[in-house]
Amino acid sequence: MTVRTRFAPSPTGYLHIGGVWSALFGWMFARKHGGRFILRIEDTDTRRTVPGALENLIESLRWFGLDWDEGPDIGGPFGPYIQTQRAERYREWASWLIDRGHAYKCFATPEELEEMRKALEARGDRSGYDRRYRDLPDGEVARLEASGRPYVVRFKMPLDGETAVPDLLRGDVVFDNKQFTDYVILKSNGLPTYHLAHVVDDHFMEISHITRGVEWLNTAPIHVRLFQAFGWEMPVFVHLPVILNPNGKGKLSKRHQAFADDGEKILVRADEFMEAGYLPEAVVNFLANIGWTFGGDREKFTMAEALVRFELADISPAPTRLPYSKLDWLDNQYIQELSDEALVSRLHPYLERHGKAISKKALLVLAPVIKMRLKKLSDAFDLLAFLFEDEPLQAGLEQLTHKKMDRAAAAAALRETRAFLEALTPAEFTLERIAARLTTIGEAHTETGKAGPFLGTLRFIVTGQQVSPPLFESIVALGCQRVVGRINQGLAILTG
RNA sequence: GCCCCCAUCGUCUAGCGGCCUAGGACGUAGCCCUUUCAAGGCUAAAACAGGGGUUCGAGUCCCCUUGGGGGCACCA
Repeated sequence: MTVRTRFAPSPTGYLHIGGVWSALFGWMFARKHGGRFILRIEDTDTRRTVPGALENLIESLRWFGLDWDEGPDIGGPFGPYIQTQRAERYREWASWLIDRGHAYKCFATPEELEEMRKALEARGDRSGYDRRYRDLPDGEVARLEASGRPYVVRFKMPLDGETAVPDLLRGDVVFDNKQFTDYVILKSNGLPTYHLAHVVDDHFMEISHITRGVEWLNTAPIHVRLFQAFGWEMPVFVHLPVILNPNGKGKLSKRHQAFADDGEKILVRADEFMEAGYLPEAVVNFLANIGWTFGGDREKFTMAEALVRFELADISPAPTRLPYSKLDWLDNQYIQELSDEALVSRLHPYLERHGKAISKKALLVLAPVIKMRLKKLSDAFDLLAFLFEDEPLQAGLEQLTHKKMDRAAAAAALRETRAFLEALTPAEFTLERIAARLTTIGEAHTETGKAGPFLGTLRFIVTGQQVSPPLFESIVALGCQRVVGRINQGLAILTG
């Protein structure tokens, strides 16, 4: 059997990280088996369609490296891949069901439905529909239709018995048919509901495995019955667990902005992960560890390695949360593995996009010493703040002196440093030379003969930051002129 | 309210009847290294929700309870 999986989002807003997660598993399964991964847009609720959502979706999926073989942008043998463009097919198949007695036209008005709902609910029945149009005589149907009264098409669910939903992760999930009513499959505006649309599409697009959220498990009996009524072979159902909010309360949602213990925003939208400067391969690795394990106690792996071991059947059905702190750790691991050049080629455009232009040369000097300090690219905003602008030095004496190095000693060491730097030719302005000399100067001006206190002071003067990358690399990246300028400011405070 | 799903450290998880004095990872704490902060190394605390069965033997199988989640639209 050819494996064909699909990701079928609604273009109702930004892509959710949970969507990426479920798309990932479908994608991995298709790629593992040399199958096809299809992108289909389920836009049958036209009121909820948001302009630009499709573009956001495509951009996000691409960023994560989840490519598709058939889709709205590239077409394919079973297109179109946008449901509103397939409207005629759904109508035809709805008629087909009516002709064979599997479905019927329901002329209930909104007011009628409202009354029905109330009457039913008074009896503790929340199904909302009493099937009153199910067995209307043909003549009556024709009369109502001729009068121009709008109608929906409802699918006849069995009145009794059970319906079993074969779920790959849970086995047969059995439902009592009494709890169902006859659901709308074609709306009065002529567009299908999800139930009809996805069954028709998954059949004709020859989908072999349906991966979707558990929120569909309860309505899956309708889909099972629909497949049976059509006489079509059922794809394998894989209902993926929900991703919970970090506190474990409810589905992960962008409506309720949450914050982690460290005060960082909880990211929910796919594009927020891009913006935050995570590496896509790290995020994908992170997501693959949710509900699925590589095995052998390994958490970090390449996608190629994962595909060898991946099986949909191994996914855990238990609801889960995203361990965000683990993402930070993983992303840092990936960043550390990058070569200096590779880091620069990612960091430079990222910073530039955020209005922080620094030369690639300066970044390359810093690359080896900032790698282990970046959990994500955006951490560079704070870490490298001293490079972006020349703010006047804000410091008091207490920050520029040390119990082992008083004001006079600090000033003396600073003057010596300035003299040393100013005498250097550009060719001599090297990391090794600067490191050696500044250490010597530091050692000569403290009581204990250790360079530490002086280097601490120098760090603050040069970077204006309490926390910064290692001093010598920072000096080289900054350049002689800017460093001397800052030393002068430091001296002014010490002597003024 | 009814129906469905789920249940191992704080979190993500390994475990598919004996290999478990329950393993790994993140996080947390301590120590080492160290010019800040990291990274790195070492160590520590930390879990089978509860109760019944089945079995020679249960984290692993069954049932109940509890807890959490999901669903009950002319939304997907």
